[in-house]
Amino acid sequence: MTMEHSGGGDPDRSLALLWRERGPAAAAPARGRKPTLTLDRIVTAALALADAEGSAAASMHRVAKELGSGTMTLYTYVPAKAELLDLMIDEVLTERALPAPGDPRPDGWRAQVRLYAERTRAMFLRHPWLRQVSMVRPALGPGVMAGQEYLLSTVSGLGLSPRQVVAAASSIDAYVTANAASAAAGQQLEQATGETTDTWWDQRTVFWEKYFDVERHPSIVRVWTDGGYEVSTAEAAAEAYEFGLDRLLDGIDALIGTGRGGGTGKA
Amino acid sequence: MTMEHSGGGDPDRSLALLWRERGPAAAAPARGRKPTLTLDRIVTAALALADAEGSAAASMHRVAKELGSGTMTLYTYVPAKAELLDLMIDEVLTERALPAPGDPRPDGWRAQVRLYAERTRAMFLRHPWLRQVSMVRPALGPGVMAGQEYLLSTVSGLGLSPRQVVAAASSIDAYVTANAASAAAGQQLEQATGETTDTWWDQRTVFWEKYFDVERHPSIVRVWTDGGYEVSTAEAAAEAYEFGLDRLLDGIDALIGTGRGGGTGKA
DNA sequence: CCCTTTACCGTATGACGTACGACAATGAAG
DNA sequence: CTTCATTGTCGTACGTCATACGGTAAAGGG
Repeated sequence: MTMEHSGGGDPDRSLALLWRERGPAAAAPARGRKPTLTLDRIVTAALALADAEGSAAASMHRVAKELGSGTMTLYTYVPAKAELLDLMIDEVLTERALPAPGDPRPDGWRAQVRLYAERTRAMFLRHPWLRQVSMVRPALGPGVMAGQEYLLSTVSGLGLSPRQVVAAASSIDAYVTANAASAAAGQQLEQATGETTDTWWDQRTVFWEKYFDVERHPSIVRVWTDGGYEVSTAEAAAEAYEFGLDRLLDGIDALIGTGRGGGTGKA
Repeated sequence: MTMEHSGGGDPDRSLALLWRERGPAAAAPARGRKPTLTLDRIVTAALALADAEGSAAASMHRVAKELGSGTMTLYTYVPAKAELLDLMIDEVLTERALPAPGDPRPDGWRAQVRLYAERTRAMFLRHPWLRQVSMVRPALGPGVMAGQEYLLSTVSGLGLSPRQVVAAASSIDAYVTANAASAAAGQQLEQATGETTDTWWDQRTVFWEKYFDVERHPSIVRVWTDGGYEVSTAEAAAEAYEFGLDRLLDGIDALIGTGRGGGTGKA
């Protein structure tokens, strides 16, 4: 299960870290001992640990050990673990390298949305620990903003009302993120436990024999006998993801074609 | 962030707990000391703690204390914390009380899907700690099976291919669950931090003044000035959820009307 | 050289899950 | 009624975590 991390700290301090103190107030202090570490080195080390062994591995102890310094030294650079996590998240969000306003991008809004989806999915698969962190009230760093900017730009100018634009971006993001997180979880479990999801199912044949009640689950039986489960779990998940994304975008397309129906168009 | 819990233990033992040892092998032992607790009392106590204070509160220490027994006593009833969590999850899944095969249900598949969505959403809001637990490789208990059965039944018989039925159910579930989890997270954060998401944003006005780059984020600026953000965060989230669900179901409707297009129809 | 400023980090605290093993209760067997 | 295998209870111990506190080391200005 999940431990909380977000929302607590001083907003000014957090923002200064996320944006690496752009602006005038950045000058290094003239007196005092020189720092041996940098914020970037800490974030990089934490990312490496989390990527390799899951988010639990990115503990303050272990990150410090990796850098050859004492645990408490990290607290000179970062107010708490929560802020380090925010920095890690924003770092990988930025890594998606989504097209910025002037940059070339695919033709057509659907292709543009799919680029967002693919990059986001790849991000989750590269950094499976992402699925373990909460994204509500996200740290307002460069990566978050770049993602929002790009996604909003793909669904703007389609004839949707402003509030529909926000709703479309938000629901697409929810769908894409949920599926990416699920794929990442599957991959992470296969690596951690050393067994694929298919062999996991194989080990549970007892369930079908001993506990599954055919009478109470006619639809499951039906779909099973009709061949609905004939592909591997991973394939089925990918198929379901593509299917849902297509349907969601179809639905938006239909709404555009109609000339803006719906109840969210009143703003 | 999230700690792992699932997939490790002995499948036989876990299933026996989830289904409360239906079948012949259930008889109480003839010799030995009598148990003072029951599995149900433990699950209930853990649920009460998690509901009230979040999933972290449902520690073995605290659950045992609540029941007036020693921590290690719990391990007589449950092999590990992971299994207790599985039991908690399946319990609240069952609480949705979705219509079973013979039961009355709304007319029309869309209304039936919406019932699933509403019950699931209510479940997450009643038990916000759910968002912190992983649902991949779920414990195969009664609640999981009842949910799958109902959702599959709503999208069966619409003319979709078996694999499309699975894909539709899976993508609807992903969408609904993601949004329910997000709503639960918002509610949980408001309760835990004592500030609404709107006042959270208010405290971050510094961000817009000091860090937000208007040049790099024209779409965000546009949507903002066009009034796309004029509702409260909670309202916007609810609106986005409804919008996306409508579009997803519209997309499925369109596919049905067409007479089964798409690439997932080949099975 | 001193002294203020800054960075480093050892130790301690109170949480967590759970392995281990001593102990207590129970009822069948003698 | 006693014995004893069986089963349930739970105190202690270990290694983990984040981080508060306070002492110490380095660096530059005066």
